[in-house]
Amino acid sequence: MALFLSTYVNKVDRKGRVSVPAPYRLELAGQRYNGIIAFASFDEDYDAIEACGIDRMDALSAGVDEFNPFSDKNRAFSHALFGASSQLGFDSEGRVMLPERLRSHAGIVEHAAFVGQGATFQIWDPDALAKYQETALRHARENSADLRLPQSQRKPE
Amino acid sequence: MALFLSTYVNKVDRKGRVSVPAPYRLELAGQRYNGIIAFASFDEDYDAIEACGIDRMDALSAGVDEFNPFSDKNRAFSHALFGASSQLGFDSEGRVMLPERLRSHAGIVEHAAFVGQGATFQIWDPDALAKYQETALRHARENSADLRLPQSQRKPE
DNA sequence: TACAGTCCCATGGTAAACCATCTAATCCCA
DNA sequence: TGGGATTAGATGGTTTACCATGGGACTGTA
Repeated sequence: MALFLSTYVNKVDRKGRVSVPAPYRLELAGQRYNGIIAFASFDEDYDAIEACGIDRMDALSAGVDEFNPFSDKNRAFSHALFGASSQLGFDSEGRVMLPERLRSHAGIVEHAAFVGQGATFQIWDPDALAKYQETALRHARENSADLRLPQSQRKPE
Repeated sequence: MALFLSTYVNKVDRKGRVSVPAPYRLELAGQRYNGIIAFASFDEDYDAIEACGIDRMDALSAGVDEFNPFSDKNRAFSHALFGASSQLGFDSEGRVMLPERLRSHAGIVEHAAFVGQGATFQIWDPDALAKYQETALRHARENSADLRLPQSQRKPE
């Protein structure tokens, strides 16, 4: 299982392309689909893009299917997860093209921040990320039982 | 097993033909039947078309049989599933012809939305889909905690 | 012969492949 | 230890191939 760490900020070009950080690409190497899966975050506290490799989606699919395949219990979830996701393939330089829908959801214009989340990663507008990290830190200080440190920032922009 | 992701809206032409999205065709490539299996959704909350590759029908058939092959319950189920399904073959461009019966069931006229559901996908009238999606996201947020990766795939903690 | 289904070919838009810099980190040797 | 050489990664632009779509021709059937 891949492990995504650290934060990287890359440029989004006129066509909506961004380089996926090389360390992430390395983690994804060898999976059956050469690219990433992206979808709008479910979290109501912020608007970011969630992303992972296809191996994780395979695992999630198996998790849903493990129940009776005709139970409608997971229908809504399948719609929100599988139906709303996008397959973004790497070009030969390791870039993906972020669909307009996802970019506007996350408020991404010129730069995209890739934030490691362990088994997955997120893609943020750098400004929105900075703002969120402030509140996350404050929240962590107020409630240490629910501690959640911000990821280390190798390349603050 | 194939994995169907994302949503694609394609046009239905005068003859009732629709292109199956290329990524879906890729997932289906190599199965013993070159096309898809489609049937009206069982779900009472909406009218959509359910679809998958023949591999999945094979697996379901095996699953039904493994149970009690002569139970009334399975007989009814088999009728509803296998009897009511249609095999839709690809033409040389990767299109299928949606039977009138299924189109009218789903209210499909000009456009058809292909919605990935993991191991299967659905075909919707885009307007009906948009309406359903409003509630789907809310339900997904409420229930996302219920979803678990299968035991074998879970990240060691 | 009328109609529906299938096959085949043409087309235009778009996304993927390709190539050409540019930048920054690393290495090597003085 | 410093500076040029080297290299990997990021970025920009052009070309190409794919894919959705439309329509005509062919075929079997009622």
